[in-house]
Amino acid sequence: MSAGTIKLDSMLCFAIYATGHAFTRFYKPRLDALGLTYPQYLVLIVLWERDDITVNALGNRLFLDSGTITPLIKRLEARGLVSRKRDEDDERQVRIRLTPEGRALQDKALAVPLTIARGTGLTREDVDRLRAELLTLRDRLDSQAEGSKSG
Amino acid sequence: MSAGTIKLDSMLCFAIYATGHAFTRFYKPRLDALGLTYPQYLVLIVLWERDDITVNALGNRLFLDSGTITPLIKRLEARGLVSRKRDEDDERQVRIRLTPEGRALQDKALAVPLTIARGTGLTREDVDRLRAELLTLRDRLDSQAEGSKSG
DNA sequence: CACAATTAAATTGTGCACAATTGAATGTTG
DNA sequence: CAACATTCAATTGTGCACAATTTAATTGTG
Repeated sequence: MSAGTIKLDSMLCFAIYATGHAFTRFYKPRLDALGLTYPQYLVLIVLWERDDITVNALGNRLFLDSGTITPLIKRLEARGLVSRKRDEDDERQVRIRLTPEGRALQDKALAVPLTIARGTGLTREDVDRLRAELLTLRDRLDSQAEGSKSG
Repeated sequence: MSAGTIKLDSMLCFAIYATGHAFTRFYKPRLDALGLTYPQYLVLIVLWERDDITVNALGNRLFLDSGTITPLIKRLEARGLVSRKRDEDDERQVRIRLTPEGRALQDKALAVPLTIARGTGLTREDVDRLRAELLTLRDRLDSQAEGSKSG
């Protein structure tokens, strides 16, 4: 096994790391056409599913913190795709809402997942199985990371 | 299927993206003990496998370009783990070599993959199968990205 | 050999990603 | 209700990741 050396080619984490980058590169020309980065695209998908949510809710859905979300949202705001407003009942929170332009962009985005799905060369079943395995792994890693902050 | 809306929970790319981040977070306390980031750890693994290689060779192995590799290597150099030297036969190339300190760090790093493997909760067989599927996917995405630069 | 094309690394600029801190608003407890 | 604790978003600082450009060295061609 890994007695003596650490082998890059046997590491699952590197396969995930490299495939993630390959996905981002594959998305790039499609998202460039919408003027979006991949993380910006993810944020809009969340808002298309449920509009008017807080920075925190957005972060929980995407596993990102305010240090990542806040500047990203400001860029989407500068593009006129979303608006930010303090919650009137709890002024610590900032609610993010789609503008008409942000909502309209959904139509142009609908073609993207079809292109991506074709690009993977996988069947719907393979995608679903692979995705389920990865999410199980993600949850297991995250739950253990919580517990061993000082280990 | 995805007629009407794009569903985050059905997206394979997001599962990969989020699992990659979970992996990085899970690695963090282990790599902090070695004073390394995850990409720095990957670079050292490549050098432990084969010392004295060019920036280009390192980038090809890790699917990264000089814009990422160069500053990363300079940080490893500042820590005294690697050295950089122009190739005498081809002065365009820079060869990266481990210092004795860089080589010595391998011993301390050997425990890391064991901890990670345990953390995934997967069998060796599951890891191998999952890894193989992801690498196939990565290659398919990368080969198509090449061909559709202008599409 | 001169000169255009190519290659390699470094540089510049933008955008994540996250730890740590800050500051304001809200909750909690005595 | 006053002091303390918690929560939320924003900010600061470091380190990738990559497109585009720059600089220098090498290769290819006439």
